[in-house]
Amino acid sequence: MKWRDLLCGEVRAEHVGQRLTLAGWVDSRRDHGGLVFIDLRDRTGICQLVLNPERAPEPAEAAHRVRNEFVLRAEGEVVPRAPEAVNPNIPTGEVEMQVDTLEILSTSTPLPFQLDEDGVDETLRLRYRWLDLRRPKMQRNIGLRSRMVSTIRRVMEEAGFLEIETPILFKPTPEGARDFIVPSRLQPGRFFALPQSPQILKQLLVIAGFDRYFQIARCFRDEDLRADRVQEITQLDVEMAFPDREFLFELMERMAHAVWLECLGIGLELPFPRMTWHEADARFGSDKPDLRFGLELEDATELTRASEFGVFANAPCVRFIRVPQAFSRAELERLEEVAKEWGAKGLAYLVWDEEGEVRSPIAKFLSEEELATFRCEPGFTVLFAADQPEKVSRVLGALRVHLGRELELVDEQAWKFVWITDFPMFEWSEEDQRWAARHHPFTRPSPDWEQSFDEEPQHALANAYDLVGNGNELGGGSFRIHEPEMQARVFDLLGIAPDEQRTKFGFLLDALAMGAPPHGGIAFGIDRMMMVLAREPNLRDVIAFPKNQAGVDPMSGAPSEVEEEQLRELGIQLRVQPDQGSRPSGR
RNA sequence: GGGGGCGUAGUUCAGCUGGUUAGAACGCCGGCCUGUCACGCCGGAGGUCGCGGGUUCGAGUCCCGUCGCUCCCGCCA
Repeated sequence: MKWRDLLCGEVRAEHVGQRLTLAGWVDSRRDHGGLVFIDLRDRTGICQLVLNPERAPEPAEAAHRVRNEFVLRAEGEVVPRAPEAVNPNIPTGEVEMQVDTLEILSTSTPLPFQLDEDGVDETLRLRYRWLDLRRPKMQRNIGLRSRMVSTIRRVMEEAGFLEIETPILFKPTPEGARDFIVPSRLQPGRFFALPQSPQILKQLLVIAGFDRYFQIARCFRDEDLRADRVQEITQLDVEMAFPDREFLFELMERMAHAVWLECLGIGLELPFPRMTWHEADARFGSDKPDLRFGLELEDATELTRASEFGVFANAPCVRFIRVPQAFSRAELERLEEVAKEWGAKGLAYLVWDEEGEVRSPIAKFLSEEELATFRCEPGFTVLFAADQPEKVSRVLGALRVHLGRELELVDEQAWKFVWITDFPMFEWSEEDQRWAARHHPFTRPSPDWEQSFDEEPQHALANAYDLVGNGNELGGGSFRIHEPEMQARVFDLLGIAPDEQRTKFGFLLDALAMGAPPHGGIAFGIDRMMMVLAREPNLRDVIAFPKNQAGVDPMSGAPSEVEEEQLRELGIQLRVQPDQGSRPSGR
């Protein structure tokens, strides 16, 4: 028996006159007592079934019992609709099926939420994810994701890259995010970690002679979640021997181009522009600038060095943005809250009102020269940040993004990609009182810094790069260190003692000492890229079975408690009893 | 670890300064309906107002605590 001849959304005028079988879910039923209309749905769309008691009494009778989300198989004749009955809103709207045989393959209880409703509580959606995924938006997102991944594979394979799997059970890494830990039964008291990325393994593969490697890799980080951050991500992982930055950039641009073309039918403009990290920081206060709108930062540090306004004069860095809106007091107070959230002590401002007059508590401290510099057309506000340079960037960068959204300055139709290059190699960790690798400790200094990077770590630049799309970091990579001596110098600078270098990274250092070619690569967050491509503000809407913000899966209840016997086998004693009853059981 | 927001019917929400029996829409159940496509019309069921405590003659509403979800900061090489 054939379940179906055609998918519901594919029925067209060309099928008129044919006897076909369709199968799918009941999207809706309109019961007129005599005639019954059923919208039958599958992942391709909807087709209207007509059940006429004069044509087929039994199926028409059965149709009265049909409810939403029943699974049906219907056999009948595709017929044209009368002109006045055509539905122009759906692709199948010119035709319908006159049903002769109707089979109810499966029934459904009433649903916990309606599939056509927006704004349903996310916990409910996740708990009944199989229903949520039936919604057209989710069908589209998951379908797009499949096309994205297959397109990526095609481009990488055409470029001569080999897809190689690396272990999910690997070694805990001391640097970076918290690891997910997996106990080993065969080696009691020892633990695997789930990989945060296959970073070291992909370097070893290239050292092993697989000079062009890629993988669609699962990566895990046991950190707190956000709308754009989950613990379990999928990334396109790329590494190559004898790396050429132009080749790598061009390849990744070709990949992005192919993905956008395949998924959205949109041809991205190539090549993507490039910007150094310093330029991005100066103009946008961010290392992932959103280029879909202006509102660029301006510098007033020199100008205000001798300002009468003490906050400006004493600050090591003063920068500002000109916002095309004359804000009210209340609005400015809200903006100050935003600024404080990002670490500002306050928010100095100058409002140029509609008459061109200045309105500001600080105006009386400012010189003619200062006021002339900050002067805007009527209806603008100048917002200042005065502090350490890093903090000024943070605050103004965040305000810029906030205002871009709030004032609807963002061109929502645009796709703005940009490469960010020449990242600082290290950053000072106040918490640990030591230098930390900004990218990762295997990152190569840029050519000018290969000799001197550890003499001036605060200024050293890395041969590292990110690809940013619409203000989101989509991918990042670097050229790696292939000389054991240089790798040891970096470890030294990061405060990793020689014996620790051996125990943690001995195998890498050994490999670097046995014919390691120059190599480098990049990694792309598939989930992030999907989020940008599908214009979803939430990562969970591009993942089939995501966990919630607490790292819990409301559907299965994972993570769950385990039998004591299981723990005993692993040689683990539970010291903290999980609280009883306060956790959702998932059912 | 910290801050903001939310929690009322199956769902999405309304419920003012505390005051009779907590409402609407959709969904669900029953009835009618042969051209609907958000079908229509008539009728009905459905509530521990997250949970606990307090104030009060009286709490969905005020106070304290707590739990859950969400957004953000920290964290995320």
